[in-house]
Amino acid sequence: MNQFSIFTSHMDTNCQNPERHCIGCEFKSPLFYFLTTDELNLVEKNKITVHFKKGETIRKQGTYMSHVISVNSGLAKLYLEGIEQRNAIIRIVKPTNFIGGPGIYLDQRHHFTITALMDTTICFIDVAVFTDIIDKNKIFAHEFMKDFSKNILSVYNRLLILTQKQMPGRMADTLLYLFDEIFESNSFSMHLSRQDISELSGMSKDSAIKILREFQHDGIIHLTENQMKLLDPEKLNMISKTG
Amino acid sequence: MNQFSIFTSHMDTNCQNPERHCIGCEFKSPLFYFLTTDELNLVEKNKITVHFKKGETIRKQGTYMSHVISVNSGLAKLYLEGIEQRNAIIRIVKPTNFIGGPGIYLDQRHHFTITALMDTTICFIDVAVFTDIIDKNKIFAHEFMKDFSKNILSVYNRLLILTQKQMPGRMADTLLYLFDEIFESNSFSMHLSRQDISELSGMSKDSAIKILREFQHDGIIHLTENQMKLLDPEKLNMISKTG
DNA sequence: GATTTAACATGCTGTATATCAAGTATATCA
DNA sequence: TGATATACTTGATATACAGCATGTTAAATC
Repeated sequence: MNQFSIFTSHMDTNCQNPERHCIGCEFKSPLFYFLTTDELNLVEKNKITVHFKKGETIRKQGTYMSHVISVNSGLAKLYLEGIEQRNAIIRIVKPTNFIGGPGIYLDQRHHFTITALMDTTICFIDVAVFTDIIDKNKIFAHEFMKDFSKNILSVYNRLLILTQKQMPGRMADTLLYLFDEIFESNSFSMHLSRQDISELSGMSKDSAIKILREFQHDGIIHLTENQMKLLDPEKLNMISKTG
Repeated sequence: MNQFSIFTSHMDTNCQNPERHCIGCEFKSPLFYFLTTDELNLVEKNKITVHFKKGETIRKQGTYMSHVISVNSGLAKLYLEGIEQRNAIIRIVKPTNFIGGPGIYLDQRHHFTITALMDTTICFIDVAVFTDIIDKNKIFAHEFMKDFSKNILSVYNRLLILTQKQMPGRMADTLLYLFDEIFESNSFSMHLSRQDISELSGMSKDSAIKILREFQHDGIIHLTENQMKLLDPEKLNMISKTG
């Protein structure tokens, strides 16, 4: 059973039960396991569950942030809208990840756009209820801060990679991120287009295609219609290190 | 009276009084005005004030984070240590800015290096005392989160600029940052080397020098031994916009 | 089944940018 | 005082990368 089937099974189960109880829900972010029963019930009363089709926009940068997000099933990309339609994907979000963002405490705005890479189910939790619980539940607040901080670290890391490595190194890092952190497998179904991969790697689509082809020629990966397979992790790690 | 003299007057006054009371201290970060008198006294008992000379390392990336930081006077740079000694400056820190970082809640490590760009006085506040106060003072916690979130937004912004603009645009943004946000003046003394400016702009030192010279030839800035003066803000804004 | 559309692929060309080499000025130090 | 280091400057060269043109393939639409 590959990662793809895990993702879809999440989706299917949840779709049959869009208004399931938060207590006992196995698709909620790990963050919510730190809530008390009362708090979880409060969340349940102030949440809505929505199903998105592949390609749909979940939240648009600049819009009002009324809710925080928990990804129940599917897969989403989170990106900064840059200059002249050029986007920078800063995170691929898989179940059962939480999405907050700097807008929660700053200006109640979304500072990135989130779109579905495949059919995806999302729980929206009222942001006022959410921050209220943070104010009252110290342990939950700390866990929230940890999650927040992890995302910042990954942006630091991304900034360094994008500005200091050249294309092969950046592509290697992107692929290692996908194989190791997102799909946790040496093979995954291509829900990401070449354009997506280029926006993760900070290069043009054309360049991304060329580098991927080079990696294939060098026996590092194998690309089929809708799958990417990692053949030589050692070599990929080496390219990531050498630049 | 230019910005430089403001900076030094902060330093001088404070140096005569390194162990001044936090209450009434005009050099503390605005964050601390949200503390109660008791809390401020607690901070005072658990803080130390240290003077750094120009060029000295205040905190080194990777070391244990025992304290959070408030910059009383002077000027510091905050940078990520990248590949092969290449640094990425992500923030210039002026009085009376606060420095926390993702390490507070994650792993109690510094994820960037901070060094003094001129003689600088720093208050170090025990991180356990600091987080303890956050747990208890909701308003303070919210203000801390705001400060934290602002810094994240500026890293988002920096990531976009560094990956999507070319050199003149990146340099324009760096200079606008220095003139508008840091020195808040159209002229400042050069505590930053060309190397520093290049690390802010994500380019080589040689390239930074060339672009600065071009800006001078085009009448945008005027460079003397130890001063940079903004002559044509309109043109600089235009370059920032056009890329 | 023909037509359109979207994603993928690839060689060519121009340019943005790093790197190197060589030089000047300024400060530091024996 | 001369010697050495440090920051800055400049032009020449090499290359990484984007952008274009053009083509291919596969899916979608009529």
